[in-house]
Amino acid sequence: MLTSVATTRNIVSEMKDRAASVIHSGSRFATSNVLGLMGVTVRYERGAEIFAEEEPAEYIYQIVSGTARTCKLLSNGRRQIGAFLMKGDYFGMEARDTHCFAAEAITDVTVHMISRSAAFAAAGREPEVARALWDITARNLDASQQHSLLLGRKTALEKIGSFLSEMAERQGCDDEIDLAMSRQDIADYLGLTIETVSRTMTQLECAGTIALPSSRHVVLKRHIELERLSLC
Amino acid sequence: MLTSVATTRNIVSEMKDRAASVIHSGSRFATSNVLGLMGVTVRYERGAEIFAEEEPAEYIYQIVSGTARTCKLLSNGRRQIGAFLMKGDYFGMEARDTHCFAAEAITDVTVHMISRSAAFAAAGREPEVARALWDITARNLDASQQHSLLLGRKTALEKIGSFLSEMAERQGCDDEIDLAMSRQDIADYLGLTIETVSRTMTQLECAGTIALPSSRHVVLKRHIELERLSLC
DNA sequence: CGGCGAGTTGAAGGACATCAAGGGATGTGG
DNA sequence: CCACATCCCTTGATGTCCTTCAACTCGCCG
Repeated sequence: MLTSVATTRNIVSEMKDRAASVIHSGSRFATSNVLGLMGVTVRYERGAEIFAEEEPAEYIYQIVSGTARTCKLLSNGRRQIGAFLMKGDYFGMEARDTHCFAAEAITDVTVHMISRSAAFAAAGREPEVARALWDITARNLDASQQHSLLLGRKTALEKIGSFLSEMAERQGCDDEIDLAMSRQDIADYLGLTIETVSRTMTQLECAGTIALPSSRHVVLKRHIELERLSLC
Repeated sequence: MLTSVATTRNIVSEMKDRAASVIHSGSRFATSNVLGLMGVTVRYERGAEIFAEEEPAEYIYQIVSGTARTCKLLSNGRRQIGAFLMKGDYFGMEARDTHCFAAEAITDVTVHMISRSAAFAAAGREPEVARALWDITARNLDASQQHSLLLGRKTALEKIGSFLSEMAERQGCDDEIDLAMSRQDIADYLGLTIETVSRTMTQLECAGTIALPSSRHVVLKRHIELERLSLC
């Protein structure tokens, strides 16, 4: 496939400027896993910027391993994290030609990069691919709207409750979760300050709803209590 | 087109339960305006529910005229409006089989209804339709993420400034806007209370940034000042 | 040990919410 | 035409949740 070769060369040359390295270059479409095997696999170090706000949107990404975040900045340093990206999550699909948020690696991250043009070309040929692209975007939209409800109308306690429930569900874990992100990341995700996040976590611990053996490790002791807080 | 006939019959029977009436039933795809002429045209009265949260998502909608809102509810009556829908806007495209928010007519509203299955079938046949579907969804995603930034990290003054700028832009109007929505709608869109919306508007009027000849009619006197408030 | 970044905790302040009352437009009936 | 009701909006007084500012703790690493 011609575009794939050219694409790979572009990525490799770009990688010099970044804390990233090409791991594997696929050359075949897999219609079963639809977008899974297109493009190349790339690794970013913890803290690295995967792409910047306003950067041309040339690729679509899927997380293979690790955790990343999408974020937007406002003047005087205010930041809003739009989503935490974990294994299997797609991101970087923009309606316009430039990214309208930045993506950064929270931990070391491995991603599949698929060139936008190749993805659209494939979508034009194979309805399944087109449907998959749409489906991914629609799911991201769902998540974003759900998040708007949290940001606009939930209290700090409900926000933390919702966040912990979400993380538990996404880690497929019954009652223990490891947080890859800092308190600042959580605060910027929930529209709170780092101090309020900390205080609210402590409050939940005192109430016996959770335990905090360490700041990044949370034990959910009363899962039902969290569900009640999440409302929805 | 078989599905169109069946679809129309379904819609007509459903309309009995609602404050809506079928106006026109299209029977041909228009690949130029892509989704524009598929499906039927329906009218909803001011205040009518176009679809409810959790209702099966059978149709995709486009506003022909009037203004609508999408909203989600939380316990104790808290409400978040996800978007105001105006001429040309598409809504109701869900990743799942049920709507994850409700849609309601703010003014009398005319919409195109396109059956989901017909839209997807068309997308399978015509890449342009698939691309248009994706594009619409991606734009909605962009808007939703932009809105998250507002909800999570802007002050009341910035929220109102952003809101007025957005409305001015969407009405394609230089310096005067008519608000179809109530203060309560604005409050639920911006994550504020009705009182704060009112006070902030007054504050902007006192500062000479806007004029309020009536509560629903706003004159933007210093457009630049609003842009400054919107930040971004 | 000492320094640093991340997280926690306390005290004080502020932005927005809540509670309460009043104004202004529109409609209805006498 | 006015009385009256209703709805939407505005304004004021008070309250509170979250932020801000500041100090301290903990774990980690040279």
